[in-house]
Amino acid sequence: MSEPKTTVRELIREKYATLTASEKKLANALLENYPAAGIASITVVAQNADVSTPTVARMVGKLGFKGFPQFHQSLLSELQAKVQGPTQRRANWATEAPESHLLNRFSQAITRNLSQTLSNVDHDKFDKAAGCLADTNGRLYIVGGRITRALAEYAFTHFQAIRERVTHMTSSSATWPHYVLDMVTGDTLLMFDIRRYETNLLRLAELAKERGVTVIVVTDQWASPIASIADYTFNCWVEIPSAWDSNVSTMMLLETLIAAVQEENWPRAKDRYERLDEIFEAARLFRKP
Amino acid sequence: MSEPKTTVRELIREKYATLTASEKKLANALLENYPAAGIASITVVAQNADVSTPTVARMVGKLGFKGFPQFHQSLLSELQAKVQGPTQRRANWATEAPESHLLNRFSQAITRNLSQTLSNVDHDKFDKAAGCLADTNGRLYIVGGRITRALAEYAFTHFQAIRERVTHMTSSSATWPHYVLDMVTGDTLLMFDIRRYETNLLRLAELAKERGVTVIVVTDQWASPIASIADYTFNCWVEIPSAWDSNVSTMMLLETLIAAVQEENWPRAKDRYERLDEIFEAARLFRKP
DNA sequence: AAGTGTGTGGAAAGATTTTTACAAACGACA
DNA sequence: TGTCGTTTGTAAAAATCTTTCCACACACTT
Repeated sequence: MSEPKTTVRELIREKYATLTASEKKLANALLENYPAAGIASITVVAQNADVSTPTVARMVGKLGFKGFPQFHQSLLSELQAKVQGPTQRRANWATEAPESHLLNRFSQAITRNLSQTLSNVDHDKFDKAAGCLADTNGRLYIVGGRITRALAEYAFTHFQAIRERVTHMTSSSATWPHYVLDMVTGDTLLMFDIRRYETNLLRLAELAKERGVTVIVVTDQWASPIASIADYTFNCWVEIPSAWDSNVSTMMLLETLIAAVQEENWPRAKDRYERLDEIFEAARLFRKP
Repeated sequence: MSEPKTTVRELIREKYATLTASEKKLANALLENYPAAGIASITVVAQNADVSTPTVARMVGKLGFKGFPQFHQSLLSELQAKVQGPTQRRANWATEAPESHLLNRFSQAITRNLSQTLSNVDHDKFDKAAGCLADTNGRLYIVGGRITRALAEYAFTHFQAIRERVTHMTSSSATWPHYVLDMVTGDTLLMFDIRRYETNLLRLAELAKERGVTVIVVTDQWASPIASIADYTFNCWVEIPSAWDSNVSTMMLLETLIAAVQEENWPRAKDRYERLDEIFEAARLFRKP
């Protein structure tokens, strides 16, 4: 161990695997609201986590404490140390790692990116774009670039779960003409294009536009050339202290779009989800030895 | 809260004049080491101030508390409030959209997830895991589940750009045995397993472990069963107001891991990046009209 | 389908903390 | 110097919190 004194949090994480079901429930409640959830009497702690008093006592024992009071005391001194030490800064946000640790540098950059991205989303356009993505009268085509292919795939997996008529255009541009051939007015094309922008994608957007397809592009803060011809553009802040770009904010925007679409036609989406689950379940049982 | 705003400290100052001699002694001891001196059982507090227990009880009563426990509680909440002070700084985060708009509900949930995830990363384990991922003496295998396949792919794309000997195990488990066959001690297996956990992945982890492979698993806050046999586990908070789980925090953790690996062997990674760029550039020119 | 083992919570026993009761100590004033 | 009011601490009672014990429930095995 690098540090002589481990925090209760670390202790919980360390022993987490050895905990039983309701002990895990308690552990989660504790971590979720740390350390507040732990600094009360054992009865209250138990009640808040919705487990029994003995469960708390047992887990505390497993964690290596002599009894609940000792655990309680430990939590208290942690809390106090936090207040007194200069560690007060961002204690809750960041890890206990040193300020200069990569984790902290990253969390800072990513917070910034998310914040910038969010405050640059026009919620009116967002709603309209979600409407297009939800419209099953037309087909929904999804495509990404070299790096963003993973995002496109993620989008495809989810959209496929909540609506019909979704197509993932593989990143091999050789196959694109086949898809373009069938595009008609009323269809929607969701594109991901982060720098370095790909010429292929621009061509594809042009072709789609010629056929009356609604083009939605998710790009970075500098905007892909596609933005100038797209119907809806979303800019995501992607800079991080690294040689490449972050896609956390892109992911967030994508997930929010998916959620919006899901909400738009809920009963249908729900029905699909349930049937999908059934099928997966069936496949699983099928395989069981 | 019966005491709406005032801190215990202010309360003591306010009533100081009305206190008796030994009560003043206690008050001084309290202020001298605030709030630590107050956060203990009444007996301990009394001993530290060198007064009797009833004196403490009486003073606490004069201060307006119903009993010592209430006083105790009050000090505790003060302490806690101090620790989680700057958590409310989400104000400048959201868009101008109405509070109830999906965008805001989402940004809230995601902030929470990121914060929880970060504060639960053990930076020591993080560094060690990054070390394994960077070690090119062994092969690096990457695999994901149904939903997390996209993340695995994203990981693959990036790791491939910064180091040699990376394999993406396709999500079709039929092909896995071929990969397992070649696994040896010193190899690393990076797995993504978010609920619903997949039995296949657990089996794969077991097989890999038997062959001495280091297993790193990125899972959710409830921990995949793989966590109990994995060498390194990272928990990502994934709950959002939706029928499915968010992978924004997972993405963040992944990107941070990638960055750590990149930093670990920079000159080599840089070289690979440059050569990769050259090749992509060449391919682009090739196609240019 | 019965048996074994583990996990869980109810409730009583045990320990600790808090409150109360009371008497000794101190100082003020006649 | 004696009496009174106030303050203070000791010790017992009361309240509360913690631990232990045990029976039940559930899962997994034979």
